[in-house]
Amino acid sequence: MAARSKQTAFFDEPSSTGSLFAEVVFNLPLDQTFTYTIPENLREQVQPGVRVFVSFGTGRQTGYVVGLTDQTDPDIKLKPILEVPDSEPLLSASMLELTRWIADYYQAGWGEVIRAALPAGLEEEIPEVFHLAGQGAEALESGNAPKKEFLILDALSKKGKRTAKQLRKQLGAQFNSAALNNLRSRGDIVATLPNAKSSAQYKLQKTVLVKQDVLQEEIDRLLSRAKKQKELFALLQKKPITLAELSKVWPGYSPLLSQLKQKGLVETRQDKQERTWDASRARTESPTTAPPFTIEQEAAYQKLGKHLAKGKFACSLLEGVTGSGKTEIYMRCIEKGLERGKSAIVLVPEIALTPQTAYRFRSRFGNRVAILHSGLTNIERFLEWRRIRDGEVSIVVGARSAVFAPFTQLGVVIIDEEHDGSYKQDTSPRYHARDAAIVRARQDNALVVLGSATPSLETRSNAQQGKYTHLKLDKRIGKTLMPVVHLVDMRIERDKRKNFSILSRQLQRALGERLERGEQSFLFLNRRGTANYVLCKACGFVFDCPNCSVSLTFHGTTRKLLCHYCGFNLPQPMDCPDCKGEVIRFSGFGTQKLEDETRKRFPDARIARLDRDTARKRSTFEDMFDKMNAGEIDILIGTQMITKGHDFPNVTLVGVVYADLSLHVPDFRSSERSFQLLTQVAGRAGRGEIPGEVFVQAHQLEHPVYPFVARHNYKGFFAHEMEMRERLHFPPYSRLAVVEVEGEIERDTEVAVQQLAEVLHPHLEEHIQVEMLGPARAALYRLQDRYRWHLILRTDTHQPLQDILKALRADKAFQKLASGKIKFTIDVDPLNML
DNA sequence: AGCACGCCGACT
DNA sequence: GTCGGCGTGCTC
Ligand SMILES: [Zn+2]
Ligand SMILES: [Zn+2]
Repeated sequence: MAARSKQTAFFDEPSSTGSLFAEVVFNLPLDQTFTYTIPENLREQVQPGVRVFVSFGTGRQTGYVVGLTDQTDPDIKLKPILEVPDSEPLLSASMLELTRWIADYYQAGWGEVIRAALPAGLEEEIPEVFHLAGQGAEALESGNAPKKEFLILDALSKKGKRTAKQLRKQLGAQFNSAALNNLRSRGDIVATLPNAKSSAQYKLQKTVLVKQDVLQEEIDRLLSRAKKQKELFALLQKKPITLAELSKVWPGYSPLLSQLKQKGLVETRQDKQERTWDASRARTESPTTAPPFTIEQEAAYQKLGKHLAKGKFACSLLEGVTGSGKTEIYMRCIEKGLERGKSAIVLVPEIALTPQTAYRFRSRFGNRVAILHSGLTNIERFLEWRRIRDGEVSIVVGARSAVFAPFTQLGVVIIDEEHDGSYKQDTSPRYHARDAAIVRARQDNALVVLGSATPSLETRSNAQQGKYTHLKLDKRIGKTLMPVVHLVDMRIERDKRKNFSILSRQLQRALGERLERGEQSFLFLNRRGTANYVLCKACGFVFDCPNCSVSLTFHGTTRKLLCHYCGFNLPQPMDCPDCKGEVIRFSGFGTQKLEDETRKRFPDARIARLDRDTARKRSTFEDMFDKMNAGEIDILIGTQMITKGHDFPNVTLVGVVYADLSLHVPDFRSSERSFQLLTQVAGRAGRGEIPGEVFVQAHQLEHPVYPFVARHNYKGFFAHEMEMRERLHFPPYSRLAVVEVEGEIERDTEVAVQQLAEVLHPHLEEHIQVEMLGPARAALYRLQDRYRWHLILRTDTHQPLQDILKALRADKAFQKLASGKIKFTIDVDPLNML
């Protein structure tokens, strides 16, 4: 290429004409790039970070350009890039680097990660559309065509146009691609590019144009006896008009227009129109100003401000109890970043992304904020994405995927409730948004603030080791005191006091007091339904889910037995399917039962319940919170949902109805989760001027987590739990990856797991730092009609883990194993180990 | 992940 | 004989 450069240097700088080949990745679990030639006319457009349409395998696919090169393996036949839909890259160099890191770290395909980093709604496949042509119709009529060809012809004649995929779906096993190709090469059917579809990126609009080549006499003649048509034609002559506009000025234009079209006087043209963001629909709030800082806040902010001023990467843990004013510190960091021309990403847990959260940021930053909530349509999502890329907003508030917000000048990343499990994606790519954010911030020289009242052990231990700056807020703002936590032993309640109710006497009394004083209460129970265990009194038959290894939960309001994992349900049973006994026992309790019982105890109280069953619709959700704020609810009963994203100043009592529930989960993190959950729930009490009271009802009060919760002693819990983890050699003292194996046939799945262990064996000998645990049956051995096994890999540091997993994925034996019916999934740094 | 190709049992 | 099952390997 050097020679050519010299020749052309006279006219132009040759390097700007671009490279010859592009490295392309697809949304596939492949550790591979594919090289395509770049046609001369696309050299300018093809840049790293653009999408390309190419033919790949049998069909056409969207790929992502991740690199350019002038050299390639001569043994591989290359195909050309067909189209470049983007005029500028969708991913910056920094975002390409980040997605690459995620792919390597979490063992996903680069293209899969890129897909996850882009807004949904950018189309992936561009399938050809087939229709009858040439001799096709005759071949169908004559009935001479081979059966498989006949079926395709028949389908096309009935449906008009179909893609290969649609035909496959319609004909099922009868579909044969060779037959399709035969018909195509014979010309009996032809393939065309599909009509451009309306997409997130574009909308289609039709414009009416007046034909210019028609003589005036001809026009007069054609319209002489059609007054209405003449009128419409005159309007159209003034200027081209879109059908959307036309329908506004002339409702019911349609028949007239088609007559004009028929007479050849006008034509319609279809345009791709880039979508625009409708500013009038945006909600803005009048900006409020910053409240003053407490001494503690000021000290923490000073340290963060110093990092910000340097403009270098830093990560800090902001450990602050509920109500200590973490949010205000976030806001001030964002403001400081904005002053320096930097943008900010605010990550919040999915469940905390409520209108109240949105309002807080909107009221402070007005229209410089984009809220990426789950209610957005693909189109809205894309428009917001583009506003971020184009610098029209400077702050993004969103859940996990907001870590990919395409800012070019990132200054601050806030991760609120850093310990929340929803930051880990539970499908591929299984990235952790907190960890991805830290990597991104390092690349972009940004500041990370990890906020939590109960940091994850990993984060807190990193802070302790000096990897993060450790900032603390120990006091609640104002006069508010920490709530008083009472531990209630439910065994004493039951055995000594003969109280078999869900509610202990203490809690009942406290609820009564609140009702008298007109204060509000929360009752927290992390389980839905009425009874979670339904059985036959005569023979002991238990109603289990046929697809999962869990029992079915009875839901009284719908009178159904429901599986909370797969949705399987039965009508309320009248007798035992085994012995026909007619006495069915409903044992265990959930929020529905709690609601019933609370209503019985407090018939005059205004009681509401908030869980997945009642909050199906967003409106009921918001309604509930409005009522709560208006003081129209006395007791709110609910699951996790009531603990996040909302402040209720008048709540002075919190009852944790069954605290042991989360401790029973068979996972090494269950203590940590319980501590976090209980602390968070307790934190809901007494945020205003009235001190709060918390009753924690438990059956296993000897569990060490309880005293720590009662005394708000995070530090003590941390020390205690770290000791346990060190003894067991679990994170943060080690790194884990779990290979999950699942299949429909029990025996086959078990065989596959053993084969996996065998395939791993030589790798384990090579990577001696890696230890294998198991394989063992997963805690939820059956889930959604599949048998599940776990094989855990453990190391001291991450790198050897990444190396062995990469080697495993590259191993032909593993690929062969994984191509079968049994599914293998790799989860690095797993959070949910059930 | 799809998707095509190819090699074996059980139907007309 | 053919139809259709699934195991195997590839995609620039
Ligand atoms: Zn029975
Ligand atoms: Zn189930």
